[in-house]
Amino acid sequence: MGVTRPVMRTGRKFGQVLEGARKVFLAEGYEGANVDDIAREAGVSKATLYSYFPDKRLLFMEVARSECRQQAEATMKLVQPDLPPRDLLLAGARQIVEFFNSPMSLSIFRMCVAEADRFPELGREFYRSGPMMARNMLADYLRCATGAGLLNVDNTELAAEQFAELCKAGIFTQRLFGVAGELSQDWCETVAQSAVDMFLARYGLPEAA
Amino acid sequence: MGVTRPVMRTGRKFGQVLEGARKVFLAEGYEGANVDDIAREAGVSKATLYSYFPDKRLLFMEVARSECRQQAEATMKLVQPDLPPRDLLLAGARQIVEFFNSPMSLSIFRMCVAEADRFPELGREFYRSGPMMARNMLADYLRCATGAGLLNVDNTELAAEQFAELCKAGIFTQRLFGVAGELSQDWCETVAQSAVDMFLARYGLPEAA
DNA sequence: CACCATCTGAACTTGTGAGTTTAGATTTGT
DNA sequence: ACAAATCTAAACTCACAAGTTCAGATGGTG
Repeated sequence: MGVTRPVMRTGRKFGQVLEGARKVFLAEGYEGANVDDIAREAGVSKATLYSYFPDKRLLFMEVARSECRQQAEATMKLVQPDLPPRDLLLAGARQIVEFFNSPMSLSIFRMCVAEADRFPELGREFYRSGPMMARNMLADYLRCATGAGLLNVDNTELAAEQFAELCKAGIFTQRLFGVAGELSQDWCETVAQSAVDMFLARYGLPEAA
Repeated sequence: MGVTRPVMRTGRKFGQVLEGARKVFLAEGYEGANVDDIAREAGVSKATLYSYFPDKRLLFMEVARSECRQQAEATMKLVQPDLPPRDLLLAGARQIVEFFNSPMSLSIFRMCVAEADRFPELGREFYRSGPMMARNMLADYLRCATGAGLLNVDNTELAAEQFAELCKAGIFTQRLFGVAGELSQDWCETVAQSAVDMFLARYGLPEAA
């Protein structure tokens, strides 16, 4: 019972396999990636690859997982909880904007969407360790800031989601459908700034008072 | 020159094929759908199917196209340009929210994302006839309303995107990753209302004046 | 009725890619 | 140096799905 992770072997070439898989998956997508290519890219025999990961799906999930962990850790460092709300929100906005502008992040995102149908666990896990974690962190902050009289947010969960969505304006959809390549730093800054402006117009305190 | 659509045959069973394809694609995704299943579902022989559509990809694109057209037409009817901004925006918000809550719309959306990598034309076409068209309609309205002194929007394109994104808060991501099933009417209404509230807090006129 | 296009069904080709196997090479710990 | 664990290379199986082919059925039209 509770064999959540059946004791993953951890021989010498484990890292190589994961790294090769990351590259190929990111370049080709899940269906598009082929296992022979991954093995070649990893500089490893197919047999070795399969000795670590019983199948392609689990290999992919491990890649997604590790990518999420990395992203989450990077975000943690950006938090300076004693900044004034406007500055803190702006830092958060920049982080989110950058995420959806980065080809690699976007690629992972796309794949998880694509495979969420057939591998529900994948969808759930990605959501939990990605968007949901970010939302919770933000919602926590909003609650504190409201308690401290710095903001005026009633429904913190919803507000957190609204903020995250605002940061996608003019970026996310275009990137997702491959209509736009990577966007200029200027544009990203505009989007982040506008998101904060709108958010504070609604949930900020009347500054004139 | 300009053979944009190479004279698609239009025999008796054309509609059946399209309808069968729609069902199977929506249920199984692009890669997951198999052509034999589509033919069976359509009540048509494979040979007939291939006499209409030279390959699976084009068949899928036709399905996506027709689905977009339908959605666009439905939206047109919702527009009552002489309503006060708050009411008009609310109607728009409800439409958008409903879109991302509907399993079928979402499924098409997901597939276009998934295949945008390998079939760039598909991504572009979906974007243009879906999100972009909606954004342009909204941006046009915002420009008019600002001109008429009803709103105060500087960058209408960006504002339109922001509005659309706001309508996804608490819905889109959860649905996309299959974390939530169809959401309650109450919740949808809350989201739509909050989107309008925030949008007007930023771009509305000071109502107290 | 006879002609035409359209449709059928089922077998067929062809390509691809996941996962397995095996005999032997290489590495690591002792 | 010896043994156990790990890795390799390449060939192989197997399943599945896209697209083709063709002899014959069907059905509307003048």
